[in-house]
Amino acid sequence: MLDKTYDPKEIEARRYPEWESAGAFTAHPESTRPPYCIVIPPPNVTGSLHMGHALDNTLQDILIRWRRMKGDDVLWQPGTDHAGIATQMVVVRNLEQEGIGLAVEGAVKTDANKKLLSREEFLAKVWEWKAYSGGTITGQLRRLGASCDWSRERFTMDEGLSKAVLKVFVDLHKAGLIYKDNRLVNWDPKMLTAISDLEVESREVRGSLWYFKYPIEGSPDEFITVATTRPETMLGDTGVAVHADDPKWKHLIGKHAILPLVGRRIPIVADEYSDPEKGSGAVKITPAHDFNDFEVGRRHKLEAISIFDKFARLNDKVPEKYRGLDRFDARKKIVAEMEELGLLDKIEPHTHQVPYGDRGGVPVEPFLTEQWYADAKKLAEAPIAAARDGRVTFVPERGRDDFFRWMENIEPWCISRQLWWGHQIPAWYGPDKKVFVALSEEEAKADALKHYGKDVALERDPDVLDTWFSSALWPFSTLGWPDQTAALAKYYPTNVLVTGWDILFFWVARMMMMGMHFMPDVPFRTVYLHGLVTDEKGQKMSKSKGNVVDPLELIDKYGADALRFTMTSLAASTAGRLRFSSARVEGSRNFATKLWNATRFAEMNGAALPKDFDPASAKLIVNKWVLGELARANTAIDKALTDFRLNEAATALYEFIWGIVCDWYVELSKPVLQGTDGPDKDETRAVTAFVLRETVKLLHPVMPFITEELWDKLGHRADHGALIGQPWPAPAATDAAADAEIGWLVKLISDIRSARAELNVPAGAKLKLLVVGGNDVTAKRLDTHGAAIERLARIEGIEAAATAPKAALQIVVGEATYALPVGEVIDLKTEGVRLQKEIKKLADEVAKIDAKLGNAAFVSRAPEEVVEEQRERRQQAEQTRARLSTALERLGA
RNA sequence: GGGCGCGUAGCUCAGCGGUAGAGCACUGUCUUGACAUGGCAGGGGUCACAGGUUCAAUCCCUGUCGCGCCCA
Repeated sequence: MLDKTYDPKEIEARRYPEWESAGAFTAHPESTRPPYCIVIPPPNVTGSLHMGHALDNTLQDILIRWRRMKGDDVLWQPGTDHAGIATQMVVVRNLEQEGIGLAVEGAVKTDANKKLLSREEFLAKVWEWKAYSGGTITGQLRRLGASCDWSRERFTMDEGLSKAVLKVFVDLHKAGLIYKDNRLVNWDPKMLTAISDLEVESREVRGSLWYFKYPIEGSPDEFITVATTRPETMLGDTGVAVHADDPKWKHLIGKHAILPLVGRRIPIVADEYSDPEKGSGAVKITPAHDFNDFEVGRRHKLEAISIFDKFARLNDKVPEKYRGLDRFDARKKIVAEMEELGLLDKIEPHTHQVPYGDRGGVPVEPFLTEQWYADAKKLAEAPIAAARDGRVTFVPERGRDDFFRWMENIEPWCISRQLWWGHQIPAWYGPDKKVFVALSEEEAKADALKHYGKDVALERDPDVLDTWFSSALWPFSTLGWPDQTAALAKYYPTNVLVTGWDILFFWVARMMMMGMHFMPDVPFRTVYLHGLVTDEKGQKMSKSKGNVVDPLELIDKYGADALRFTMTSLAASTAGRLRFSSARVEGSRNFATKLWNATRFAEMNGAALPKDFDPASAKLIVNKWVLGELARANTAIDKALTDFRLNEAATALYEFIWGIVCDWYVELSKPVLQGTDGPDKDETRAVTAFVLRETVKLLHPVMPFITEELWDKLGHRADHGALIGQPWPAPAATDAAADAEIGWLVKLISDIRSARAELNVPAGAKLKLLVVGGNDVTAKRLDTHGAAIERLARIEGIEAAATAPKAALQIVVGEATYALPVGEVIDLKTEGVRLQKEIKKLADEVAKIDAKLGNAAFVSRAPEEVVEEQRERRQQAEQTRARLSTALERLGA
């Protein structure tokens, strides 16, 4: 006998290891079954599960479990990402606590950093940290129920994937698609590395606009006024730009200004970049520290003078007194000195966008350095074509437009990072800085020997690759590439990639680039994008806001199935954010309990499935009906999952299990199950068992734990093995006659209940049901379902009658009027009011339909079946209205 | 500034040409042998606003106003 309530904790802890050790998640590349593959978006190896993971992985697991039951050979490829910058940051922070720093160039020992680690020492610490915390997130994914093939787990820095990274780098370099270039990059002065455009987030900052006067050469009293948000960069100015048509300044074009504080002679040039309406109309040009200025400088051949070091402190290209100053200290000093010189015209408050590094959290500095780049424009061509011709599709479709917008305007991808944790770039430099890119130092040496004609010392490039470089290879590197493995042959292209909108560009786009360059096809057929989980107010969850909900706490409290069901219901929103509230998880937990108790009911009533039971042989109407409802739910769930409308699958399951099975089928079957033994009882027990068996199958992808448990408790495990490996049900036929009959029954019972409640008939009072004007069909139905009606509507005795007695509730269903004599129990005036209300409602409906049917255009232009439907509805409403009027008259008689 | 999305019941959201829905919250009532993590019944909505297309618009189109996201 099942316990009274469902206890997820104990069951989940037991079921997962059972599946895993039985090999239920294992892919079988050698099998002939069709492949179905999803690669997991690899979480950071040292991270822990957050709500985004819970959503993303629930959706993937649903698809995986569904396809597994459908008979596919599924592979859910798991693994973790080394997450270069993020992991390095965490370890650095941990070391700082111990007073340990990194021996990077320019680092000094201080009280806080008594010890400085070499690169090798630091990497050893990171691997140590990985060993310590690396199992956390995979353990948490298991708690969620994720049925990944853990025997194939990979890590972006394991041996095989590192080999793939090297090969990709070397091949792309050979093809000219990876190259070194000296151009402006986004420099993070805190992390001390270059970052890509995507890692920069612009934040709105309330700052100032400073107006500086630059003296004109040879004209001591004349000035040109420039407006800037970054006074400190003036030390690197090499020009001033004005618009060619600007009446205020155009007479100065071709002349020179003398840069204050520095004394440099800088040209005044005409450039479209200057907007006469903005600021003063004249712009100072600092080509080495601003992306726009860099372009202007290039157009006018202005020198680019880099004035910062990597910490964003002023370097020796500026007058001595400023050297070593931090950029923000320099700003204050420069503004003060300009004011002293009388060259500060004014200061205006100004709100503008400032680029921040998404990891370091400080403003990034456009910085002129040599970095490695991938030719993203070239690599984007094949992915764009694939998205255009439908080899890859997006759900929802507008993801495709976003994809195009990004891919068609893509800039070179800066792939080198000045970090220690990551894939070190396979490039070696000779004494003359000649670069040798090779798979190994030996090969590089061989190349060098060929080039120089003698052995020379080579020095390896110290930089590592952008984390997203290795994750871009994920769909094929995890399957064994560059080796031609059976798994690679079978599972590539993968079927669907499930991820959030936020990494469409970071990851999805780059997987497309690499996948299409190194493999013959797209990495995945479908990109399924979902929104971001936020708190109830729609705010992003963050530690600093203190609004983070921990999925593990929810699993502890409500169970993994409840969390999964909630996530599935949430997954519909076409909007970018999914507001999460714990109340919904509670509701999902209640849903689990409901199913648990329905099963408990079945158990208590001897529901059992005979070995050779054929549901098509069912004779009782109520059984035929529920089997039809089951088929309907089955169809709806399949359709929803096929269309990636997972929330609709959740809704269909909820409505079927709660609304159909629990609310009606269980109640309607009680008279039979609790009545005398015989074929009807046997059939109902069998159908109950059958429906529950199929239900746990249909629910399994969404709520795997409780369904596996119930499958076992229902006794199917002994004969068929675990639920996870069962074949997915195929929907049977529905029965229109049974639908109509149970529809009538449900309406009759509901109407009686409503009338009783509205008239405050005591819940315990049992009334007689008198049927007036019922036809043969109704008589037969009343006979069939009499027991159920008596039970559910609290009736005692059903009889035909010529007329209704005066003191009675009256309702109309179909052609018959039903009277429930109440004697003096109720106030007949109230009943009169109730009837009048009903009549008015129907009369309004009739009037509405009449207006439609009276419209000649409607009758002639609307489809025939729509018109017919309206006529039928009018007739029904009018008939019921007339009968209720009769009932009302009788009441007053 | 450009692009996209969203404004539906008190709250969170489904629905997206032909009878306005769910969960939670709320009201009344019931411990009837599955379940009070529950049953039964009920209240609550000019589907943001203004035009247009259509026999018919919450749904399609245009504009306005709010909110959010992405890219400059």
